[in-house]
Amino acid sequence: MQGTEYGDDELAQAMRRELRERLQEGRPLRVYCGYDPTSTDLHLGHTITMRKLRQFQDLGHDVTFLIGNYTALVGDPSDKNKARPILTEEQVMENARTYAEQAFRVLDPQKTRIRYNGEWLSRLTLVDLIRLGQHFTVQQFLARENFAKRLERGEPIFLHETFYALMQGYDAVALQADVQVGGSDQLFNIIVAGRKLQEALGQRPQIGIILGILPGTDGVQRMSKSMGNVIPIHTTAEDMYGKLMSIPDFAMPKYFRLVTRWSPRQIQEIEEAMASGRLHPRDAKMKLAREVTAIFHGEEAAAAAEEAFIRLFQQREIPQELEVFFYRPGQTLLEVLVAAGLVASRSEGRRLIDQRGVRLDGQVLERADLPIPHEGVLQVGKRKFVQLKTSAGK
RNA sequence: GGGCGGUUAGCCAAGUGGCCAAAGGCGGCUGACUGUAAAUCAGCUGGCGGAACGCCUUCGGAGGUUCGAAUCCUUCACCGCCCA
Repeated sequence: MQGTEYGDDELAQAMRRELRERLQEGRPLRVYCGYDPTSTDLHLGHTITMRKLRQFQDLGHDVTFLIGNYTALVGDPSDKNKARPILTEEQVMENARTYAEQAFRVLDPQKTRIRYNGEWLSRLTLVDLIRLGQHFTVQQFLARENFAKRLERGEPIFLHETFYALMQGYDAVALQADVQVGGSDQLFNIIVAGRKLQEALGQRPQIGIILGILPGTDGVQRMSKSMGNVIPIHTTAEDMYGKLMSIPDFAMPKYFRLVTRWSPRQIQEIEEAMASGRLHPRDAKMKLAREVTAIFHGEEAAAAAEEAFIRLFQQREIPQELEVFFYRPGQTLLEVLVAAGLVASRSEGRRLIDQRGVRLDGQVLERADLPIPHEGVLQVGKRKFVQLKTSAGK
């Protein structure tokens, strides 16, 4: 149960007890977690629940990766204090396409069922929806923190947002779930909506496995694309390693628990070593970055990413492999910056040059309007490098 | 349905006829410092022109008044509050 977060002990104990009881039945449990395809890329935050599913899978349980193509149409109000923009069905399906593929970096493809909740949600009639709604009061919704806050601030709460919990609850019914895995923002949807509906419809209520929320690269806000603080799964080993190294030190404990394969004991050792000064926080973070990168790219690529990182940031050297950009002799610095995609606009390029952020072979270039003096390595800011070659000899 | 208030740059938010490309904050970027960060300090943060400076586009949409509009008027759209 590492990384779980129930917010109140009694619930945690009740869930633990129920899970134990059900495991004693000796059959594979039906376990699922839903993912709303609201964007195209999965990130590390998504993988927390996936790894939990994987554990169930490895223990022989029956795991369903549920793609919330219908719930995505509504948008989960849980993780927002704002209403979500409504996606079209086309957008949703487009996003869904890449989800499963990315998920299989964590899950065992052989043992995973993939379902779409549109399979059953699209068949509900208005009458069905009314009956589902009869099990809940408006007060229950208004008591939720995120709605309560919006109410207080005078921000809109749209009626359809309340459907979300009903829809997700009905997923549990449709799947006859024994266990649902989710982040702590899903507490209401899983424990209140899901269990209540299952009981109302004659099923045994599911057990909720509620996991902690991973902060993004800023260390504070939950990782989400709209916050711009994500570490995507679908990226290079170097990028992943670098992004992991950029998290603030104080966020490390959460990362240890939520996204590594380490045991509680290993984590404890690392934290004690850090606290006593035997382990430098930087080195702890490097272990973390290496571990997480290895999960997605393998040990070898992770080691290479680490080397590249050391070269680039600790020794301030240029990376070994560079993209090559061919320039015409006489092309000005500014033109090359724009053409090579190193800056978004000419104005931005000028600013960077004025701020002494552009170097050629380590020499600061101060004039935007002069031609590139010679071939070499062009560095823009701290991280962007391009090998410049003249196209004359090409 | 009625009354009132609102819609400003990536986000929040000031601005109620010219000094507004638009205060301030957040975020982002650059530099310094470092342990990759974080924190701190300095600068930058619509676009285009070599540049002090100039030009072009922007303040929900459209139209109008005015020498001049984010600011005034008309209208449309959307949101909130109160009343029904």
